[in-house]
Amino acid sequence: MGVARARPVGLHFAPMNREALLTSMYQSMLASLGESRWWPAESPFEMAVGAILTQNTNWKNVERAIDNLKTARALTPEAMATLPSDELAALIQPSGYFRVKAQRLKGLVTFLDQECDGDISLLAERDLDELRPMLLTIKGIGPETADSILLYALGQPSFVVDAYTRRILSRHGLLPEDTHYDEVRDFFMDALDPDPAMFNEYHALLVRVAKDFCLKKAPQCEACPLREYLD
DNA sequence: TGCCAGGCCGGGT
DNA sequence: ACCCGGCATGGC
Repeated sequence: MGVARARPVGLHFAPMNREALLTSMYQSMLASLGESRWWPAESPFEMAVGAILTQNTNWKNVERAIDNLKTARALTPEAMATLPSDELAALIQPSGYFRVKAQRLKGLVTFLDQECDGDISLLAERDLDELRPMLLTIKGIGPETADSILLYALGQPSFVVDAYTRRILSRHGLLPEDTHYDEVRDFFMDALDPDPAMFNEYHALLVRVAKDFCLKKAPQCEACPLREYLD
């Protein structure tokens, strides 16, 4: 399958299975970068809102939008359900795509109202394999947003894949650049224990590595925690 | 000054 | 199945 198309990793790591390799990469990143304080939010609902607002958008802009929502006391399912769409859009304006994102937030709170009486934390009781398809039926919630909500808001062991993850894996010859979302997700989830805290930290570390080492004008590969894992 | 950022949808081929 | 335009702001 897609995973089988992965080129073998460099000779140095040829004897390692995927679990050993991914675990080793994780330990290397953690050892040199330390734990991340990733995606701080005051509530699971705020996390879910942030997951939608950050779609293709700089987190800095999202923080402004979240601040606006807090100031307007609109960062609750009830308030957000009541607020007219254009007023909601005005509050989240700094996050970009504000009209579509206002609709997406409306879709989220409608879903929460139907499924758990507006209490998103109740969803954590349900099974991941049941929950994920449900979230994906919400218009504006695709695979990455769904996994972000599952992992960060609900503490479910759903590995989050983003552009950085895909870039790093392909750069290191582990998967082709154009690998589909679910295949990349399976690449991690088939190999690693379903540990939400570890999935959380793993994703955070990959993003930090991408930003701090790979995406520099002059990429700092010599200092990169993953330098040993290059082909 | 353009190009990009922790995507997703809808329509066309 | 793949490709593309649209959605929009603030930072560098």
